[in-house]
Amino acid sequence: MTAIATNLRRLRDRSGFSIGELGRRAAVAKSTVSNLEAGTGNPSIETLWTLARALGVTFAELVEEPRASVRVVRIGALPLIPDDSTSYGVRLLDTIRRARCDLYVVESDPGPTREAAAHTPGTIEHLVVTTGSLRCGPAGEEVVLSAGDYAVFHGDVPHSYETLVPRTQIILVMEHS
Amino acid sequence: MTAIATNLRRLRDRSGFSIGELGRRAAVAKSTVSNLEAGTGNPSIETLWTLARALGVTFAELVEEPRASVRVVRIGALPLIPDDSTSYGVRLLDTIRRARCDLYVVESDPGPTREAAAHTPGTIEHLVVTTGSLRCGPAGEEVVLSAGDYAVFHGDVPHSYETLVPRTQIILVMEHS
DNA sequence: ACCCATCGTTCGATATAATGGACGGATGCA
DNA sequence: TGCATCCGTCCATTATATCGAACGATGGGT
Repeated sequence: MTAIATNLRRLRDRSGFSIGELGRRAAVAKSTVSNLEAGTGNPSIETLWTLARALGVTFAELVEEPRASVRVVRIGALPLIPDDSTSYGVRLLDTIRRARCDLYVVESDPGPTREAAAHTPGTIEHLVVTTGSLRCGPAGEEVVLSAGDYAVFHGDVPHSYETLVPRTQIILVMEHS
Repeated sequence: MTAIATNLRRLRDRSGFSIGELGRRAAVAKSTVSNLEAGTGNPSIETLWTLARALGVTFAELVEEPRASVRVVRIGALPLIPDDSTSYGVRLLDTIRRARCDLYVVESDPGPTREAAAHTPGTIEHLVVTTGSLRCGPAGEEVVLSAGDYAVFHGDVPHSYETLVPRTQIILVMEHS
């Protein structure tokens, strides 16, 4: 709640609006805005939504805990543990216990498409192709990645990997709870 | 608002709770939960917060618009984050919010050693060298890494990076609390 | 067959968030 | 100096989100 107060104050300062002007643009009583910035109250999402629109930001930007450093996109997630098959060589680099992540480097050569069953709900896989190329993703939504590309998708639905060129290597971040 | 209804229903299904049980655990009337899932109503922040806690997810996970099942970031489309030193190019691949991780790809050429000040307490840096070689680590404990090597060290103390060969590239997982 | 527990929904009563006006203070202009 | 306008905060009133109880429906267990 204090996070919302802080965000609201910061975003309003950035926009140059006064409390009254922001309230007028958002069709919200300025007393409401005043209370919110004071940290008192328990706003409804509709109130926050209209305020976010008036400030030209997303709802998430208004309610999120401020984070250090630069930020572009975000995702929520949960985990799973992979098994190694014929043409895949998987090495566990590290387990980030606090962050609930496993860090792998995977090396593979062209071979049969590896079909992975749905894993525990909430699993998310982040992968960066460092060399080579592969097609992967949830069933019916596969994408082709080349060196440098990054993809993230849910691992709790059936998905597949198909290595397209020899000596393909990827960095895999398995996010789990 | 419909997004919240959808998320709530999906997360509750995943947890296996009934409407009544979720309401009991969150200390929220089950009629409120019922209405929320029906898309009617305008919940307060506090209500959503307690529901998110009872579901074991973050507030953002409950209110955010569901993302596409697969998302691709092409290396060529990523903005290069400006850095003081000319020989480093940093690209933010993604932010793993729940795990408090940022995922970067860093490209660099030999140049002056980059001295990094201490980051926020609790920061840990994991890095995998995909091509090239560099010397890095906390002051006085630098190590030399080659392609394929992995290192992890605390980022909340002064540390440095020194690129040893041209076109060095690393994947950087920045873990912070 | 029955009974009983639990499911999810609906509806009146109540708690409370949002409103709109009043207030004191700050600033600008004649 | 006086007047006007804006600022942000503080209440009484009103609107409404939440609560709690009752409802019919469903599925087990005896």
